[in-house]
Amino acid sequence: MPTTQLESFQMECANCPIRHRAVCARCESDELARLEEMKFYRSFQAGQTIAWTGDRMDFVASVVTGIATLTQTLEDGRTQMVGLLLPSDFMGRPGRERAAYDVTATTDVTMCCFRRKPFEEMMEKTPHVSQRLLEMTLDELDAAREWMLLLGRKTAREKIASLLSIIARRDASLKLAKTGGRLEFDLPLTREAMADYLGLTLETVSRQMSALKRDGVIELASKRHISVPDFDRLLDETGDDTDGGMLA
Amino acid sequence: MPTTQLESFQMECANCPIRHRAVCARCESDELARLEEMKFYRSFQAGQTIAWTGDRMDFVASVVTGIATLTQTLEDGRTQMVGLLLPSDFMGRPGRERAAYDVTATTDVTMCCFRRKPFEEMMEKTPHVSQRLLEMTLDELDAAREWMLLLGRKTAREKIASLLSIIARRDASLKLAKTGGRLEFDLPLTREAMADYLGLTLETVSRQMSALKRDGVIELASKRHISVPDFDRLLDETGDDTDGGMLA
DNA sequence: TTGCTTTCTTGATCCTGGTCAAAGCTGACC
DNA sequence: GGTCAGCTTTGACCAGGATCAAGAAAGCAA
Repeated sequence: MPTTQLESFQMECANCPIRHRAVCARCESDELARLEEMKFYRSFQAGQTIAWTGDRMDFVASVVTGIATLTQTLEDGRTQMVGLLLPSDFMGRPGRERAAYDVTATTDVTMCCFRRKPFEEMMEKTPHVSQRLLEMTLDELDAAREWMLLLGRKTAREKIASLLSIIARRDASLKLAKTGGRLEFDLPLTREAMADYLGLTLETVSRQMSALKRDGVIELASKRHISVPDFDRLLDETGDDTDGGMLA
Repeated sequence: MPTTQLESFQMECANCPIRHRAVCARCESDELARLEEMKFYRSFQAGQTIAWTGDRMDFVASVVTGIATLTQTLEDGRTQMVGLLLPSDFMGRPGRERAAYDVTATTDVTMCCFRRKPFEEMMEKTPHVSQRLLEMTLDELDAAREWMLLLGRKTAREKIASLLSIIARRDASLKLAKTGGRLEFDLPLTREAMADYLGLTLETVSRQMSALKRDGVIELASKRHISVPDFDRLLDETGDDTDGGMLA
């Protein structure tokens, strides 16, 4: 009964992109069943390392709940975050045996996993999965390139504003679509993690957060709860082209 | 006659990844023939803009000769290079109508092009092409993330050393595989383009080039011709983990 | 040759963000 | 309650790279 499978799949793994973006819409139900059999869940606690650079990776996965980060490290220990995995994001690389980055859970994380080998075999047989993964990877590449612009050319204040607007947008995309108007959300990152993401020190992050608060761009109910009185005002601080919506 | 087609294809488009990495090895010859019919060439002069952000893109392409760059721009004109297209690199995004970046030829460039729509249709039918594109995109994503580490955490001197070693490696990969020993190559970028890539100003690039020369890490026959007496010495200056070769 | 343009180098000065240091908060555990 | 650890803020000072400004070098046309 494909219907039953679909329902349980949806319930258990509502955010899994493999389900709703790659499989259900376009593939036949026996492929869905195959995926369903392969799937298993893993949980990680906040702070726990999911994989170290160079570790053998026997599975690919998609984040169901929680937030994980990808980081790279220089010889002397300087670190740079290179990716943020939010619910529905995909992790792992078909065709690659070892992790290319350190993967760390910054909150408690649940992932929907598939063993790599059978997943790769399934990709061979069901072209829509690799087409969907291509789309997702291209999106990630775009995001990485936008981040390069941020790292290379933005000021500390612009970097903070950009990060806040990105988190706000992703966090609130379900709650309200409109820009403008008040917006509230929790910061899922420590000041240090923000610094690693932005290529700054945690002191600079803290100072710029205080500055944005002093200037009335944001309000801080607690250290991790942000309230944005005017979202457009925040966007003005990012340095981005504001009329860039037409590029899509 | 598939053989004849293959030969002409190789001759005219030796560096095209669509040919030797995605098609020939795994697909049937009628698909090769279909690709062959679709293909056409375009040339651009040094300095010419291939596409502006937001332009309609009716083709995808792969670089045959020359070098092109992808750049992004902030509201006030600050620019950051986000990609370097060398021979065999792929340009364009199946499924996307408009360019996401400014694409500029920095030297004279020849590209092997395919009209987007038929190319997309072919992707639907020949899964190996999208699988190969997925692999290539994942490689690009890795490169972008390595670049994020550079932009976020490296010093000016380390950035220059990294760029030189990357260009040297790609340029010389055919000539000599070994590290260590003397290495010569031409810089295909102006100081300004280097600065845009590294998130620096051109003055800083110039100063650091002079410093590396003064310290004997590189020699400058002319402003664009680099000679590296000891490649390992240059690698030491990049700040990267030197024993990172096992990650594959 | 001369003049003109583009690219590159070098110097002087400034300022953003890093570094070092101290102290304030907050929550957990006893 | 007290204590401790982790996270955050703030201050003082410093330095790496940006900015502003001249000029040098190289390429090119007349």
